[in-house]
Amino acid sequence: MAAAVELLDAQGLDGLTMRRLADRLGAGAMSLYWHVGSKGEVLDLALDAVLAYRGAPQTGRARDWRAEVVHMLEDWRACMLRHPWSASLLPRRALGPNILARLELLGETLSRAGVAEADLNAGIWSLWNYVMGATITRGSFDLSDEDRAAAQRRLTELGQHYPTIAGTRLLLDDDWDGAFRKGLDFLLDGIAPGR
Amino acid sequence: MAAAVELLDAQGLDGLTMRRLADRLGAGAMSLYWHVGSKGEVLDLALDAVLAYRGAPQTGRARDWRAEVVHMLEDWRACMLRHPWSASLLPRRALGPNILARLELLGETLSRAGVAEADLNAGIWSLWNYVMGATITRGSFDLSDEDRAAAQRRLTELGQHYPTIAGTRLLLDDDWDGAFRKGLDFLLDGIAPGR
DNA sequence: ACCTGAACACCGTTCAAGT
DNA sequence: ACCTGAACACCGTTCAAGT
Repeated sequence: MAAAVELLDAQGLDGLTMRRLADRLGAGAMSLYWHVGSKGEVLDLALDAVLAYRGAPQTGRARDWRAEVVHMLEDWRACMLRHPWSASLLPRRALGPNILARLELLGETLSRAGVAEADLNAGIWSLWNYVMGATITRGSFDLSDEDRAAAQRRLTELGQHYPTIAGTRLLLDDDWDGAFRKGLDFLLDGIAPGR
Repeated sequence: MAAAVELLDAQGLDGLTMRRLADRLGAGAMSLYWHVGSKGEVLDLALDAVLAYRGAPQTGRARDWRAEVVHMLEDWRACMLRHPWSASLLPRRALGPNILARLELLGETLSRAGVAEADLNAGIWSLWNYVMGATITRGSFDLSDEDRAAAQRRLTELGQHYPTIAGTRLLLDDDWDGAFRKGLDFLLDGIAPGR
């Protein structure tokens, strides 16, 4: 079930209609509504199915907490970018077991790293927020070369109104992976200073 | 125009249909398509209209850079929470002048604070990502008391699978404003350490 | 118990036709 | 130049009816 759903979603979020999904499953027109209450439920199932985490690769030596967190969050982001519809879906849907497992791992690792009990929830949520924001933004900002050209045009024409971001070429920066890692390091530095 | 749009949106994102908007404007059925190319354009206009920034209040003494950034970002978040549809819209739409002005202020202030040129874009984007993620999450997680009750039930039943986040009561934490500020401080600590 | 097709109440958008 | 209404090609969901 969830497998077929995922296949369909691979061609876009708005591309998933109940009729089309039924077709894809070979089943008749509206038989889906026997197994599932609404379209939202289908989305919840598909979302959690995509976010299973196999864990960090086991090396001989013990991994430090930071590598553990970075690995899991980069994998989280990669999972969502592999299924672009998932990023815009995650913040507004039910939290399935795979998502909760990731949050648990995050909390457990931060706790082990010595983050104070009182800072734990704030730490978890700030990482969640960062990953969600980064992934949603990434998923929707690299649409076409046309957009890139438009941004370029805009930047030059905007030079006097927005000198700083024109100077840093903010809208042209396309090292998304590097920027994600860099910002993640900023945040981790703040959450567990000096570790 | 944008004013009337905003009024309509106050009753939900899916509540804005072209037909309903036309009605609200007194205008006839489909006259909108003369002034605007598509529904997407309406959304772009409404979004930027909502995000005008009046700037930090002028006090006698100079504000430090950190207060400036925090004020602008808290205001940004507040603007989006005041118009709940905007949070889910911002990451995927065109950047209007008001949005660019906020990014410019962000870059200018961070630069003034001594953030290295090479870190500037990463700093701006990481703050953007954090604010977007936090606001989208906030806007979609406080739906009803029923949800809260469900989360509670879930938590207790989940205690053994997810001990850490069950222990910190992650899903019950409702000090959204405090958590936002705390995570923002983490991030700013990392971006401009020791300042 | 499980599936089906027609039907309902909507959408965004187009387009010939009006003033 | 600006507006209009009917029409097109869709949606999610319901529901009586089938096996």
